[in-house]
Amino acid sequence: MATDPLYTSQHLKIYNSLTGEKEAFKPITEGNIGMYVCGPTVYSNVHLGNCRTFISFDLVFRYLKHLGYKVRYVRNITDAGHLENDEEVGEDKISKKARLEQLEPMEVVQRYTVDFHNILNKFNNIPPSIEPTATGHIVEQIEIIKTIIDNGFAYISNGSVYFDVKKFNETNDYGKLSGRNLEDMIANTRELTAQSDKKNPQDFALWKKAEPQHIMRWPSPWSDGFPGWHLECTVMSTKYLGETFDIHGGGMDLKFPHHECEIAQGEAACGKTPVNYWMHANMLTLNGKKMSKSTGNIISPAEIFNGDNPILNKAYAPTVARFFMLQANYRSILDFSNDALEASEKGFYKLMEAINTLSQINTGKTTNGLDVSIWRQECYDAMNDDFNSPILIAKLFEAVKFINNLKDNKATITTTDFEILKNTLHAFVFDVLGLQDVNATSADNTDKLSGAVELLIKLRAEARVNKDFALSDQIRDELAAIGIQLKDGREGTSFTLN
RNA sequence: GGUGUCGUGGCCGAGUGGCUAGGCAGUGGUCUGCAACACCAUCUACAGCGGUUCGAAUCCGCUCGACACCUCCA
Repeated sequence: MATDPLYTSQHLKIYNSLTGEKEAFKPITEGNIGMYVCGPTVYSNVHLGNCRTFISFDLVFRYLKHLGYKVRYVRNITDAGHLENDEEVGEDKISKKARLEQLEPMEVVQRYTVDFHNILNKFNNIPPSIEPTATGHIVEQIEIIKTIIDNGFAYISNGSVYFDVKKFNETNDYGKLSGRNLEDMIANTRELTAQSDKKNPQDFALWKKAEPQHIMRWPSPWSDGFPGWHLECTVMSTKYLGETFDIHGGGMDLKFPHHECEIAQGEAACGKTPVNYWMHANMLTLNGKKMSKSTGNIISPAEIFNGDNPILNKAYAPTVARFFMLQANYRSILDFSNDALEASEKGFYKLMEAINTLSQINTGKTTNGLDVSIWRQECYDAMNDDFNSPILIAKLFEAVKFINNLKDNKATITTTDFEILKNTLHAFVFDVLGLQDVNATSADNTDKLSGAVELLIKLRAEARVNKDFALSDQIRDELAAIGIQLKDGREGTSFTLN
């Protein structure tokens, strides 16, 4: 991707969840960016809400790369340590699924990791640079626990190791990301009914001793057991990005306690804050409520692609769903509905149609109708303002209108401006937004199909000349019935596939 | 109960003090054998009440409502 110094990073602003403000982005090492995003726990199929988060950060990844940065994007796979709850009886999500389906835990992991990759691939997400797993980093997790114990911020209790939040808060600030105050949290704690190995309910596990029936277990200095959920992200981000790195992303629902604990672990282990810019993607809702596996308020990507859900009245291409999500800011809650998706679909095809129309545009001596240089700058301004894709898309539709006017000879454009327009449009639509032209099907079949349809168009044209409208309408209607729409224009008839 | 976010036109969704967001739908028009498609033009708005200001959707206060986190979740 071409980088133009006029548009680079010096103008990029990122909303930092830690400070609550949009800040000018400055990477630790000029030209390079380390970005970590919390990935999924692979114990079931991803739902559309999960996908939104990863599409949001795919947009970030793509735009940073477009600006010319070398980005190392790390996104983990949680394949152990994520408990059903934080009580003593909590069961590992993977283990539970394995038990219920009578599978090896790693069969569960494999099945849903593959599903996760397939779905994100359909959404045209670019794979991360590194995709590490929790089980692949047990050794490193044990090492960092030792360090945290040595630094005095963790204690051993009955074979498990817990992070001492109260102790940590004496020298550091536990709650600075989520805006919480430890005293308030302690004051609001309900009386624990079950006996606990923890000193305080706010303490969280770094290492858990495995119950006898627990099948996922590793030896450690403290017990045969498994690492705490929060720890894997600290370990893997530190290992691959350093003790302090540029961007940490994840879903809004991970802000507390997960990300708060990551900060505490990082500071306790390394003595420095782990992340400069915290980014949180907001939730996708269904019927006004957060999509969530536990409540069953979900729609799956597969249902979007095949239309097999009562709330949908048809199937939608993955790229249409992606476009729908990008029409909202990543920090806003987005409510899913068939109507909203359908509206986006129409807009999406209008955008694609205009891009295809570019090949029919004639250039001239002047440009009239749109100041292309200013327009391009506005596209960058939108993305530089904390990845504001809705504004960018609004700008793209300005270009759509301009292109349609050019086609109708109501506007003019010079060759130079045309190149800028075309290149900018392609860069933002395909490289940055990651959209795909679904009508651009495989070349071979397209040729054969268009040959056949062109023949029918020719026969229909002859029928129309002979005023045999019964035949011409029959050709038109029966093609429409199988999803081929004829379009009568001034210069003849063309067709599109639906 | 604690903490936080939000409430924009028929729908989705930007926008943080004065200047057209955008998409979809609607309406009018162009095109057409009739249509469809497409294109052009265009209407409807800032939850309520009060305050600050020359001026507020935008700042402040109150009221009502919604959501999120506090317990697993992207």
